[in-house]
Amino acid sequence: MNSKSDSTPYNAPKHEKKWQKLWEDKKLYDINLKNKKKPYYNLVMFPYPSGDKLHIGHWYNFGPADSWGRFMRMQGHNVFEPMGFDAFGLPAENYAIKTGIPPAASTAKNVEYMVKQLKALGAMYDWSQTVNTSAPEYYKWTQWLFLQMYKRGLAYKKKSPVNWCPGCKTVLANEQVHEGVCERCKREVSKKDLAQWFWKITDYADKLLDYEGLDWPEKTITMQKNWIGRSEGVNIDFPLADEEGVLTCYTTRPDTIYSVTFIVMAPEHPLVKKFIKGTKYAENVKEVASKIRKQTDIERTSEGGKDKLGAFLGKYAINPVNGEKIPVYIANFALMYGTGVVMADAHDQRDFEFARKYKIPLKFVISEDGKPHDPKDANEAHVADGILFDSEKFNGMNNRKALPKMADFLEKKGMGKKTVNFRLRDWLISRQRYWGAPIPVINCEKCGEVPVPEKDLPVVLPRIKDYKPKGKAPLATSAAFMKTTCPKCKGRATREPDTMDTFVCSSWYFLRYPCAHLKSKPFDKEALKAWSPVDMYIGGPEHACMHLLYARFVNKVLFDADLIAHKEPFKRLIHQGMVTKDGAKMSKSKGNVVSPDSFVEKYGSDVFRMYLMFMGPFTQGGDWNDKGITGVARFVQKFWKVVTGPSLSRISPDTRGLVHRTIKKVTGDIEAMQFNTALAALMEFMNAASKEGLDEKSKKIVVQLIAPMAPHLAEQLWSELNGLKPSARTWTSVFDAKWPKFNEKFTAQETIQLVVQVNGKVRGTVEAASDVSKEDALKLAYMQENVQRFLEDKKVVKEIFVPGKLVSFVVKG
RNA sequence: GCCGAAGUGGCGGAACCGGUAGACGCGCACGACUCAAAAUCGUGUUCCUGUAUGGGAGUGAGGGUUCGAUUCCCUCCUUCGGCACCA
Repeated sequence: MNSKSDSTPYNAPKHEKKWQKLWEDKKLYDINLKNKKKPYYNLVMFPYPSGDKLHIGHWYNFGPADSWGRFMRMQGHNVFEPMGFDAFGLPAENYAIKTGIPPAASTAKNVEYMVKQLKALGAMYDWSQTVNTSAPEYYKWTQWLFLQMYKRGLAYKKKSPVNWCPGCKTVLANEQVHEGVCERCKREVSKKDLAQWFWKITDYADKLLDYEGLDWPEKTITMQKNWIGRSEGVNIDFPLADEEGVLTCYTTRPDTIYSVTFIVMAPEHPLVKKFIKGTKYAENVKEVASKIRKQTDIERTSEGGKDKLGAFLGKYAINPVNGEKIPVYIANFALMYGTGVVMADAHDQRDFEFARKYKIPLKFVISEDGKPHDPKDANEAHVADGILFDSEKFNGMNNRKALPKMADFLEKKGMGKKTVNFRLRDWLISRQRYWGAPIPVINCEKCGEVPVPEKDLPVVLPRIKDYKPKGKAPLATSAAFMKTTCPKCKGRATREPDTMDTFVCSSWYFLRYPCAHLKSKPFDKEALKAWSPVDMYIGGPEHACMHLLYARFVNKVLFDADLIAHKEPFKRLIHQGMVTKDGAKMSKSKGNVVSPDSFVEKYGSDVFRMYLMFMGPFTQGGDWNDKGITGVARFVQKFWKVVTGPSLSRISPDTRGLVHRTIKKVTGDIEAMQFNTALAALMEFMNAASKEGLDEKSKKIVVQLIAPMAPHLAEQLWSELNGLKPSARTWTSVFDAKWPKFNEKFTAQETIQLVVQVNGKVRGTVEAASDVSKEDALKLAYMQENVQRFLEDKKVVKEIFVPGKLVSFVVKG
């Protein structure tokens, strides 16, 4: 039994600060990148240095991610765990507009504070290899990346609409537009065409659909696949009725071709202007088109959303299969996807609603039984599959079966061409904003668009006074920045004033971490071989379709350019859940951002991160409250008391069994990232150990087991158990000790409880040897008094025995 | 609208591959220690019924498969996340 020793309680803040300093002084986590023995690259998505500083959401993410890294280190891996800052972006710029404080200054201040917070977390970050995307030595290489894209024809300029506030005379981000009005001046936001830079991610659509060898959540892969949106269809040519020319419609449903009674076009389609020029339809079409342009894509296309909106263009086309003359409209639900022209019929709900609104005739060609029916009395589209009618030689066929045959038929007749389309659009990378990496392009009066030579990088982001975008990028107002000479002809030229999307900065940072010390190149192919791809990547699921797709795209381009040797950036991916406050996402505007600082100060980092882990499964997230934190604090004190208390010379077989079962459970749970149940197992263990007591050996084991989750506590106890001060020459870290192994011989229980059921209901339990035979188990079960009561006057028709689990009787009568 | 995820005690959650639902923790109740409080320790804690052995109900709702369903299938409801200039 444990004597009632008056051991002093564990003073977390004191010990934590001590160990953080010692780890730093000993450079325990600055790993040797040239050591290629079992390299393991453990990465979390880097934070944005916002004025909110690190909130508990970051801790929820970074704590377990670090525990994972420490666990892998204790498995004998050389774990590289870097940390940095995704420092460019809109909030710093908005803050500058409001306060006049330059983004560089506010960002530097936030970074400084957040580094302090991150150090208080006590993670094993290798600060010798850090990254700040807003530093010239980093964005120099972001600009270099742009040049690589440009060189390969993957960067191009095109006119594209932006959100435009006529009140503020500025370009707005989507998040600055609420319900169609500017969040600042509340005036209605319109669209404005500007020349913008794009990266041709669509060239990689097919390659991006290959997920071979990736250990990613299935739902993330599905989300990306849907985002890329590969669809097989047919481009069908509809000749114009009274003039030369064709309208090419993209459809995935050629089986409905005989029901097509009109055509709708995206209002943005270049032919629209030509069609209405000088006609009596022009005025109405223009008016409707401008209304549509104010709607978002979601409003335009959603079935339950806004009303269908459109206008007749005064043109007719010919349905190639039956020669019918059909009208052409613009419609809000037609987007510039595919060809921007859509054949419309009674088998699509949107088309149907549109036709009813504009009194366009409709006809059905599919019914349940193949009997013709008329849409006259229908009040919705017939979207279900069925049997075709009024479709000439396809009559009587199931429409899904007919679909490929009709595609072949159209192609053979020269009316159409089978086509693959992607929903994925090219990546718009230019921003009319200040706080980003300038696009390294020069516009020369003579030579036109000229990329900045690599040797002239970086194109330094200058300090300016006015950060407000005014239709042009803020940099355009800086004469000193804009004025330059053309690298080709040495004549007068101006710089490109747009900056790059911050997603460009974050699309390659994982390549920079292991190479952050290199001055003359962004990364080194040979050096990266040991550190690529990233072994474990942890971050929020909201990045599924953007950051994670962009990073894969960039990685694949660099691979094709033979600049790196790996096809995919992230081998394994895990998404942490989201932490909410009172059910709402934490945000400054809601004023519900919870800071970890006071909790860390009071309870220590170990308790705080363990509490966040104990909340529930890492991938699930949850609503924040601090009610249960005392439970974890109590557990830490109990852990301390038991391990620093007197040691037994030997433990009982029961305790030994418990030790081995706990090793098994904790190891398996951490491997599965189930930190909550790993902690529960350790709590259970301590509840027993505080009664029974432990010997030196089992104390060391349990200290190792908790080490990934409570690094400071474990390091302190490890040091005490070994009787070595950190100053001692023979001192070693618990994180360099080998992870304990369990022995199956000891984990097995000798006797088990068998459940006895009658007709599926539990009627008793019996104690039996764990390897009990069916006969013996049945015998024991029949002997149970309560079981007998339920078997009386009944006939047992079936006896079921599940080894190690239960006996079940099925009775009748 | 489209895509994705989730619904279990007063609360956070646990339950391997279909086999005792509620581990672990919070909270609460009672008790021990104390002049007292805090801390700590012990006992109990899904609901109904019963002194108790026991019995009945129960994992968002309804149905199905099965000796047996939180787990598998179908229908529905609710909540949350993403939707391309927030990162």
